[in-house]
Amino acid sequence: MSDYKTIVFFDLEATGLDTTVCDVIQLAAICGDRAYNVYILPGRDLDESAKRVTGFRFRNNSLFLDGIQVATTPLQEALANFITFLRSFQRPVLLAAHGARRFDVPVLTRVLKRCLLWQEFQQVVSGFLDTLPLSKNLFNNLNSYSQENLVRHFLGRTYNAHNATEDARMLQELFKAWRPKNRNILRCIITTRL
DNA sequence: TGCCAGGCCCTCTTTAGGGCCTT
Repeated sequence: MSDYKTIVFFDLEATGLDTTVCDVIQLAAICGDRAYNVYILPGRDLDESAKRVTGFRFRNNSLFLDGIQVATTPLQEALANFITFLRSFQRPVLLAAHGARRFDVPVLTRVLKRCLLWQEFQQVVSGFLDTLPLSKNLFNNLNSYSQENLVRHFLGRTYNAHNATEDARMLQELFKAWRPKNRNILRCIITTRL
């Protein structure tokens, strides 16, 4: 089992795939039994593909998930609370997400800087871990490295993919099952000194 | 349904193209 310090698994749902313009609509994280989850009102409508994949809808200035309205938190407050959650681990944590380099890191970095919270965030996060290249480094013979397929392959189950809470929880389960060594983890870390 | 973006990786490559992966 990895003895890497504290790893918090997280996931974002957003209005689309363009990391330069999309808005975050859900931010979830988990470390052991401690979890964080928040819904955020977007400033733009979701792309059709994002609607189909996530089940979120933006109507009448409200956010709905699978047809049910969810309570939202202003972005600034959601991010500040996320930092407070991360700070509660007492030491800088490693933030892990699947495909972090391509999607989660650029989006999270952009909104944190826009809210003038990037420096505060850097004090509680030592770096990001991208579990996509980690999975490819650990297992070189799989047909697909999507998180949904990895969960099916290693955990033998299907789940509610593209809900940030479930994605973060399943990523933590995958990591436990993989038991990666520190040298494997270190190869897939992204610095926060951006 | 697929496109939408784009970095990464692979190969029938490198004077390039296509698929994966994230929402």
